[in-house]
Amino acid sequence: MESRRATIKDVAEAAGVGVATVSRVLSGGSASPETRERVLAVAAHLDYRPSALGRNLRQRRTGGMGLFVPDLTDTFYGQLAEGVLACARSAGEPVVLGSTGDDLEQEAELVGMLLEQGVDRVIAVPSGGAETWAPAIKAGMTVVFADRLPSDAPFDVPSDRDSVSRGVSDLMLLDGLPPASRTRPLDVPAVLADDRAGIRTAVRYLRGLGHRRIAFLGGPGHGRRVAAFREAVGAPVDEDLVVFATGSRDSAYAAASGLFQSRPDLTAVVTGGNVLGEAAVLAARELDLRVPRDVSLVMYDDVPWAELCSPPLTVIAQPGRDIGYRAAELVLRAGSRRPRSVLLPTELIVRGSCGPRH
Amino acid sequence: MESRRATIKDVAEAAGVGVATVSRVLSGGSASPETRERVLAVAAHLDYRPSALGRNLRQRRTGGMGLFVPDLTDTFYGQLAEGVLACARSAGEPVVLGSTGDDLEQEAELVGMLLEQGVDRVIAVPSGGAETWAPAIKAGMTVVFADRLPSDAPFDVPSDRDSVSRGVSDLMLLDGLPPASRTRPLDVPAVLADDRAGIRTAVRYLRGLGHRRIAFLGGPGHGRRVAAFREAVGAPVDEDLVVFATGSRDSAYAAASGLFQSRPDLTAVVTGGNVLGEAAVLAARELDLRVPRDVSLVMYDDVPWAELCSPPLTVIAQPGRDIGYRAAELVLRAGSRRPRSVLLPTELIVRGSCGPRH
DNA sequence: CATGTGCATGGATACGTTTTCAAGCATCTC
DNA sequence: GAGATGCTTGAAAACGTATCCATGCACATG
Repeated sequence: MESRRATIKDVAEAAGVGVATVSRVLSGGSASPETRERVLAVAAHLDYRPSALGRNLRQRRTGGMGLFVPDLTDTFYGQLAEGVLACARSAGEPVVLGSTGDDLEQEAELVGMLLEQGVDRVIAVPSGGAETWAPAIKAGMTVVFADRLPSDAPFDVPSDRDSVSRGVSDLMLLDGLPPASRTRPLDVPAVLADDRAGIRTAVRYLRGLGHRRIAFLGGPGHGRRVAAFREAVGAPVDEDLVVFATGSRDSAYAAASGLFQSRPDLTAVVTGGNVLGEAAVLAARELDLRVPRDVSLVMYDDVPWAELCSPPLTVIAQPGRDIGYRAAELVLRAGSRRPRSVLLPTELIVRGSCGPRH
Repeated sequence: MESRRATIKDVAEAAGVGVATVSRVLSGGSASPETRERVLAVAAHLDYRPSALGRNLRQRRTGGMGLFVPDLTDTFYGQLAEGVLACARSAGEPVVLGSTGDDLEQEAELVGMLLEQGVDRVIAVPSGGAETWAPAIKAGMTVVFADRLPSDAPFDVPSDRDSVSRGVSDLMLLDGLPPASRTRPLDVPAVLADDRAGIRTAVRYLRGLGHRRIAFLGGPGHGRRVAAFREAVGAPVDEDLVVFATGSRDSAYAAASGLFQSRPDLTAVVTGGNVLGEAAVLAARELDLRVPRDVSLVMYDDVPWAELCSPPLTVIAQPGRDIGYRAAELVLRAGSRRPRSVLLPTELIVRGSCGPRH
């Protein structure tokens, strides 16, 4: 019962036509109605499925796309991945997944693997910079960045409240921006959340509550967010209040705990991602800091459990699923249309983790 | 600058040898030391990377493996996926990802896609039953189930406290079990957590706190867990206390809320997964039920945010990452060794969401 | 010296598909 | 009726690799 799958040749023979005809019929080419019907019937009868291997070899490219995220344990990237998968499924394309762990070498290795596999499209939450991605692009890959830009890109992608899309259908075209914003060394389209507006809104909100010593807790890839934070709080920035962790939960906790201990005078914290938000809540609890009485907290990313905390966390929501979906759309459309970057709106969701300064 | 990638032919020419020799050198076949060195040097110089397309076509199979999970937004499946990716990376194999949404049709469709892609190995958290997986297996795929068995499998996979591995390195071989447990219609290896022991421990714990009316909140794929629950509470089971939701968060919330409202006399709840745990916390809060004063809660899955809740959630931890890693190991080793199923230990982590009955 | 053994080597083939090309045929146009 | 035009069709050539097989060579054995 171990019969190998039927090939196009089998179908051709059984239908009494040439393989070329079968190929044409199946890929929508022209054929006489009767031939078409016969081929279709035979194919169905033999349960024939064209082999992607053969096709890919012939056209020198695998369909499908790569997807690189730093960590699937981070709910936000789970949302992003779901978005990518949704779009890919509707296009019938496979997605090969890679988890970079925010590590340059792993990322480079994964790029190599895609190249080897003939996958020439990738949507990536980049960890490395030009040194990782320039080779990939030179090798002919279509790259779309999601959620972040490479670490060595300038962080000055501007956001203008009026030009940011309000719905999923509108979008802001980075291409229309002043030249300064196009100095990115890599000319790669990106799908980003409007970090600048999100951070600015959060900082203003905290300011409005009377907070003056506001800290920022960042992680890998939060360059644009920390830049926005600096801009929002205005000079001079108290550099002790801007701390960074690596991607791990341990490091995040250490950074949060260290921050609280070294600067007990801070009254509010903005975290650049949900893992850092989690760490901040944990560290605050451990140090007997009450939220929001002793310290106010705004977390980047709206995740389901933000509402479960007590108090529920005030967050800057970014549309993770949409980011993924749009990125997949871009990477699929590349070639036909010159893809353009997209900036999606963020939203400050006020729950209970912020209070007036005491 | 748009030169296409070097092929084996280019390498052969540049090295002054035949393509067969190059192929042998690169795949570890025999060759004279000097030839080998020359070929290697030329290959490195040309930045040659063997095309997986050509190789796959030749050997009529794509390397790599498929990975099907119900929902990447569920942290547990994120952990599982990370485990699979870790193993796959160390083997240098690509992973193509599919999100089934606990939907049979999507799952079947994804299987079809893998088949088409020539991916003949898949590790799946199955949604469908034999009707989905029998065809895949007959088509020659190597399947390994993770976290669950197909819905129409008998739920009697036994667990014996003594035979369950205590560490990651030990494992229980289902093959050594009495025939009754091998009536599974599909002879497919699986990597599971010891749901029965986990649920039993939780129920006993709640019993010890004085709880008598304990409810179970289940979702898709929780068949083995609910069976274990029934067994643990013993006959007669109050059927109103066993409720199910579909995979969505809305459905989970509705089920939890409905449960609390229809049976205000219940004093404890065990949820079959973290999404349901989240829903239970939310619903309880909405109904002004205090945890653990009014209702005790044990959630399946230890996720980072379980500790963030107040009170922190008492959970049944299962090693998501290990499950994924082991499953990937099994699917990679299949063929060389007849793979056997694995049962990994669970652990009741007592935090603050359970209290004595009032 | 003749024969056998072992190894390194390269030519040729096959994997399953798409696409090009020319041929066959019917219909239309002048 | 001859030529042009359009459509359908199948043979054949790639795509890049792994592997079978035959060849040639060096060396050991008789």
